[in-house]
Amino acid sequence: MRLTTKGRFAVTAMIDLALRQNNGPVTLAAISQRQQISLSYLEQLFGKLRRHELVESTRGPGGGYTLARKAGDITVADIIVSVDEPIDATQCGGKENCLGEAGRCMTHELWASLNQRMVEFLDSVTLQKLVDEQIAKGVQIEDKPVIRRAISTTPVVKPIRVNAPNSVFALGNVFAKS
Amino acid sequence: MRLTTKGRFAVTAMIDLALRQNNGPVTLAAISQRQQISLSYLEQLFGKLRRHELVESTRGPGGGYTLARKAGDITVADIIVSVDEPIDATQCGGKENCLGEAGRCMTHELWASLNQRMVEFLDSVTLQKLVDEQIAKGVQIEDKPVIRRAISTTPVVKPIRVNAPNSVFALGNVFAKS
DNA sequence: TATAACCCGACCGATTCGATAGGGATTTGT
DNA sequence: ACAAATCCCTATCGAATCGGTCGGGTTATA
Repeated sequence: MRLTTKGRFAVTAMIDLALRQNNGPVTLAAISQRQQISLSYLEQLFGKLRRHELVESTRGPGGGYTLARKAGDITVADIIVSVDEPIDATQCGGKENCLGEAGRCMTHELWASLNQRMVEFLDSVTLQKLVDEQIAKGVQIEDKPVIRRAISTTPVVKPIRVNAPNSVFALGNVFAKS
Repeated sequence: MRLTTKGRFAVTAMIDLALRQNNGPVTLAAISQRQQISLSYLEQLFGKLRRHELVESTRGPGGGYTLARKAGDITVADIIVSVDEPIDATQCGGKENCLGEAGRCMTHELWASLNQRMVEFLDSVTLQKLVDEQIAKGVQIEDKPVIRRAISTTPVVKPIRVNAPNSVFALGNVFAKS
C-alpha cells in the first residue's frame, strides 16, 4: 500500500462529502472551495472513487456526488486503494520463486505480512468514525446549500503551496525533537 | 509518514545486516549481492541510517556496517523515518490556525492522529522480530565471510527491473480480485 | 604502497504529484 | 429549444522523488 498526499486529499474530500450530503448531492466546486483542492484534481480523484463505487454522481444543475454506501461501510483503506490504485511492487516480479535460490528475497513474505497489517489498520477506520471526530470537534456545516456567489472579504488565501509530490503521512510531528 | 520502496529497501537491508553481523562488520557489497540492491543506492541509504545512529561503520579492509543498537531496540519506524526523512506536509503550513477560519482544514488534526496510529504500529515491529521471522523461515546464512569470487553458473539474473519509483506496500495481494 | 571498504556529490531517466486547459456529455430550469 | 450547471475525459505541464550511475575522495588494513 502506498501512502501519499493523494490519498490524503481523497480522504479529506470524502469526509467533506460525508459531512454534507444530507442536503442532496455535493458539488466538487464546493469541496474545492472548502478544502482548497484544485477542482480538476478533485475531478480526477472522484473519477476513480466513482469507478470503485465509493461515490455516485448526479449530473446537471443541482447535481454532484453522494456516497454510494453508508459512511460506516467505507474505510480509509477503501479510499486510499481507490485513488492510489494498481501497484504491485513486489520487486521479485510477483511469483514466489523470486530469484530462484531458496531463502532469497526475504522481502516478499515479509512485506506482504507487514503490508497486510497496515491494511487491516486502515481498514479498521471508517469514514463514519472520521466524520464523528470532526463533528465532535465542532465543524460547522452550512445547512442551506450555499448559493452565495463569490465571497468577498477573504482575499483568496493562496494555500501556501507546499508541493511535496509524494510526501505525506508526515511523521515529523510525532518524532520531532520534542 | 511516507511509505515507499525506499523504506522497504532500507528495512530489507537492515534485516540482512542484522542476520549476519555476528561475524563482524557486513559490507554493503555483500548486501548488494544478496538483496539485489544497487551498491551506490545502498551507500546513500546507509549514509542516512548512520547519521540517524541506527548503524555504525568501520572503514578500511575488513570493515563494513554493524547495528548501533540491539536489533530489539530498532523498529521499522526508526528505519523508515531515517531514510524517508524530513517531510512535513501538513498542507496548512504547519501552524494550527490553518486557514484562519475555525473548523477549516480538517486535515490537520485528523491526519496527525491517523498518522500517529500508523507510527505506533510500525514502531511496534522491531528488527529483531523480523529477523526471527526470517530465521523461522529457514534463511541460510553463510557463516564464513564469503570470499568466493564472482559466482559462475548463475547468469547474473537481472532483477526484473520493475521500476515503480514511488510504489510499495503493494496492496494488490490483499485486495486482488480473489 | 596497494587494496578494501566507507564516504560524498553530481547527474540521469522514468514516474508521480498536483495542477491546468480544453473540450465533451447530461440534466435542470426557463 | 436553449442556456447553464454539473459531471466527465484526455492531454499536457513543472517540480519532486525514485533508484541508479559515475567519479572521485578518505580511512584503515596488510
